[in-house]
Amino acid sequence: MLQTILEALVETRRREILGLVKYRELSAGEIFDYFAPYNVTRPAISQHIQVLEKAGLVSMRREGTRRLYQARPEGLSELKTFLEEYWDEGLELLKNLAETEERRMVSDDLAER
Amino acid sequence: MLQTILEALVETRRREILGLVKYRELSAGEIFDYFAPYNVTRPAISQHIQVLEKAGLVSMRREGTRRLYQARPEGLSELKTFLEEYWDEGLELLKNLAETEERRMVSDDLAER
DNA sequence: TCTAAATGTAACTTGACACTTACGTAAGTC
DNA sequence: GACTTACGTAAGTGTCAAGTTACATTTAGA
Repeated sequence: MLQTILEALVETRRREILGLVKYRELSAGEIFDYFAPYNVTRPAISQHIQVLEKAGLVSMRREGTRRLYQARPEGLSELKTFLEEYWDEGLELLKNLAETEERRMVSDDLAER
Repeated sequence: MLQTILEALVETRRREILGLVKYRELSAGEIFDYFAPYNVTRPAISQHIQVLEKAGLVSMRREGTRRLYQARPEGLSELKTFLEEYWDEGLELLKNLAETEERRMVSDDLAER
């Protein structure tokens, strides 16, 4: 769901987590270690990870007592679709409008003579 | 700012507003008229529009007492950059991983003989 | 099987934000 | 200049989510 994806991404800390597990698998503990200096507790990080997982933005596999997480780019596909709908179509539209406007101004010029 | 953009987009109603002014300019009042059946007040809509404007997602021009709004696709460029960083690079990475994995499995097969 | 390690879950507190009502403001109209 | 139209802004309120502390769960090892 696009809504779920956006809710997951709107939190800076969750985007940071996503950045950490983008290129490599990391355990929950390793992710926490990264944020420990920032004065945040382990449960807070754990809860952030759950949000990312439920949004389909990270995958998880167990290895012994550890849980290894990694980014799941496909999870962003809905956001990508949404964005393209505005970016590609939107820019195209603006371009056409600008051209139409230009033609109109040129014909105004001609009409003046 | 990416943060501001995401905060603007995370609200369903704001995405709906963005959808309304994607292809055509609409006045604040016209936007409100669209949502009136949904039992929401005019100030609420007005505040949503301000959030969108501050995030650079809509542009505004005055025409008499009216204010006309329109979607501004370029406002999404930071989000687009963020997304591509995960989508394109991320998928590329996964593909490479999968191929590496495949080679490993093949060599395992060979080793079995 | 007792213990330790790694992690998730529950319950609660607090701060932010999306509403509401009430009011302010600027541009047209008589 | 008073009135109306079309808005934005201020102040207050309720809800929800992000954080905390405390507890539960699962796996590995002596």
